[in-house]
Amino acid sequence: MSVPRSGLQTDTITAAGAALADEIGFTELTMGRLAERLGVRTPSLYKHIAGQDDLNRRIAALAHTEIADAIGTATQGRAGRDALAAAAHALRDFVLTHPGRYAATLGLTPIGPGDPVAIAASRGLGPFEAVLRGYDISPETMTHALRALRSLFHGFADLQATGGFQWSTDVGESFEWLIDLIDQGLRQAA
Amino acid sequence: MSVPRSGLQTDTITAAGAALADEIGFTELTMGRLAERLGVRTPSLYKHIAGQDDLNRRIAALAHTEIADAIGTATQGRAGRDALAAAAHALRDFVLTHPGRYAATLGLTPIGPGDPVAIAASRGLGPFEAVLRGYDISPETMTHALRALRSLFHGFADLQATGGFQWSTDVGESFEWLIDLIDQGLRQAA
DNA sequence: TCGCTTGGCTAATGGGATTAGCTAAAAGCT
DNA sequence: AGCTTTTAGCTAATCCCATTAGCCAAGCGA
Repeated sequence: MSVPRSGLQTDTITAAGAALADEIGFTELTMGRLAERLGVRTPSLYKHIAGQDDLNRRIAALAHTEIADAIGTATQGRAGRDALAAAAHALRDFVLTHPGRYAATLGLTPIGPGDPVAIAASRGLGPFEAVLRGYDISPETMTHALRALRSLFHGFADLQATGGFQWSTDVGESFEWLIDLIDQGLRQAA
Repeated sequence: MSVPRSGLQTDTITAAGAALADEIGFTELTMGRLAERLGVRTPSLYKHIAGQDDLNRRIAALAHTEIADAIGTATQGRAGRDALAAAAHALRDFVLTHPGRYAATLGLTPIGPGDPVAIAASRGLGPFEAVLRGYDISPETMTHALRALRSLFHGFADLQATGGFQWSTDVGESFEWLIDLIDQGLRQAA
């Protein structure tokens, strides 16, 4: 029986999985559907990835890297409130454009220090640190500020993604308001 | 064949499901395991709840109500930064004590206006509004402030749950710092 | 006591993840 | 080119889970 190779690669599969998750929702992403999308039978995927959990983690790591890149690019050459706003908008745009891969980053317990997810996530803090450098944050409070930024941004992104639309007032306006709130808070902290 | 009644009720099942989710993790909560916990066969659950999604929503609604109660109680008689800190701590304690039912509240798309989840969630905003009343927030910015608070709490809960332990600096300290940040931001906004 | 409703149960279906084992396609070597 | 080895597809089979159908006793009210 002739079975032509389709040239699958781990990265190809991860990318396709991320794209599919964006289309149909992360919870709907299934090994079977992904295989179908790739024109291949389900078990074939196991030659390249260890299983569903492995796939999810790879997508999450990919998303973390992409988010870091997006924020890094957006904040280039900016400082202070400008950089803060640019970072916030970049993250929000990413969540709106790629809801599936963003969802993959939520609720994952990092396994160990070598976990690609943990590594990608910590690398993702770099751009945040760059933003904070525009405020006079003392080194010992830098960690706190980093965590605060991460918490607020992700909290709002999540709000935007899941239930934001249930209120009438424009979410974008609230977003700007939140940016100001953080900006003022950071100024005080400096 | 004799089959004694076990006296199951929708509320009993919901409560047991929430408790089990706290123990083994929300994603591990399964109809089968819940049935086993209740000493009953899986299909029997369907006489009281419509299915897994229904169960999840009931647990989420329960969690929302409990969170609102906890924050309401904690902020009784407090105002300003005091109330803010009390609310934040109450939520954090809840997330730490009941990780499973908290996870149930995440990533749920409210179905319609009559959705119990949506109702419980919006009722949950009451205590937040009470906290904000301690700051001089103008009525038109109240919505923004509410969303900001929600984002903040959400984001921090996520931080606490997922990646908190991967950094060395004490998370509790960062928590206090974050509360100060918001407090100062809200003061400025007033 | 007699029936009717109800809440257990077993059996069956369908779908998803995953593993075992087969075979042909590539790739490498002489 | 021909031979060998590795690799990447495939089919078949297993297991677990959610859900539905249909049976039957428990308990309640007349």
